[in-house]
Amino acid sequence: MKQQNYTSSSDIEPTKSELEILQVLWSAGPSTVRQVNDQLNNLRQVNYTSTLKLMQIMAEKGILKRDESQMKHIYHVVEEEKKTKENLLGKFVDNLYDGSSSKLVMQLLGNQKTSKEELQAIKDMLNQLDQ
Amino acid sequence: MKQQNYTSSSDIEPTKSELEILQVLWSAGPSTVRQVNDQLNNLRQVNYTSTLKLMQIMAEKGILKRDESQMKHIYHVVEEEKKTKENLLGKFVDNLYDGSSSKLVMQLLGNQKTSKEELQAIKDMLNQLDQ
DNA sequence: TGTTTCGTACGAAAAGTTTCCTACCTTTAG
DNA sequence: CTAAAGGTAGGAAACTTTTCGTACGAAACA
Repeated sequence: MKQQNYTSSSDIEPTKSELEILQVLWSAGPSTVRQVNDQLNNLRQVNYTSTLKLMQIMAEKGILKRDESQMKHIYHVVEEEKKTKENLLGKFVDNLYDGSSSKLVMQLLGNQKTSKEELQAIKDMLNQLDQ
Repeated sequence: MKQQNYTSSSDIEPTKSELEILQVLWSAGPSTVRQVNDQLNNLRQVNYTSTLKLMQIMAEKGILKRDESQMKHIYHVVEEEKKTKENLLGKFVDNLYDGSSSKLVMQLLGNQKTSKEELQAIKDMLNQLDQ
């Protein structure tokens, strides 16, 4: 088995399914397997025990922790959302854009999918930073 | 087998190893398996036939095409680099930032890893867009 | 109380990805 | 001409990830 027992969040590379679960937990907060599974089933059909297994594995890896004091265990994410996303974003930039944020932003902006509102929001942010 | 035969590049989700190969080909242009494998071996040890197999699979999937007129087949990437990266970036934004580019940029800028030079480059870009 | 429902645990099957062994053909060097 | 080097093809092994069947205990309820 892998059993990484991550010491640093920067080592965490959630798989696709793990990311799905993280997203549910980020949005809903600490939850039972049942709750997470219900959310997942809004998107696609997943068997309860599949979700259970995954969450157990994630707990083993140290991505999640759980409160076992009740029969219905409550799982929560160990690293904060921001930090994990920063790590993922960092890797993404390193991987695809040679570590250059501006290259990434350039592509983002050159993309018609970025709306005027998004653009304005970004400009406002930059002005904020100037002060 | 999967054998997806992607009709649209937006369906392409290269695996980690596949992405490595794409990156070599993007940077070096059309290449033989030997050339790609040599590049990969600058980073990590990979057996020649492993690279061959992967590139064959990628050709089957339609990610690569190859010129078989010579004994040493020449492989090239079907979709252009920009398009593929746009797709990957788009999915990344959708996935992690709820489709909001500005959320992503905010995180990028709030990150100490983004240098002054990067920031300036981004500002220049935005000014460009205004004109 | 008995039975149905809901929970966890565990292991194995299934699916996806990566690696490499083996076979065999072509080209190159001696 | 022969041997060595280098190429492709294909399949199986190894590994990772995902899914689910089964067992079994606790809680809810009729």
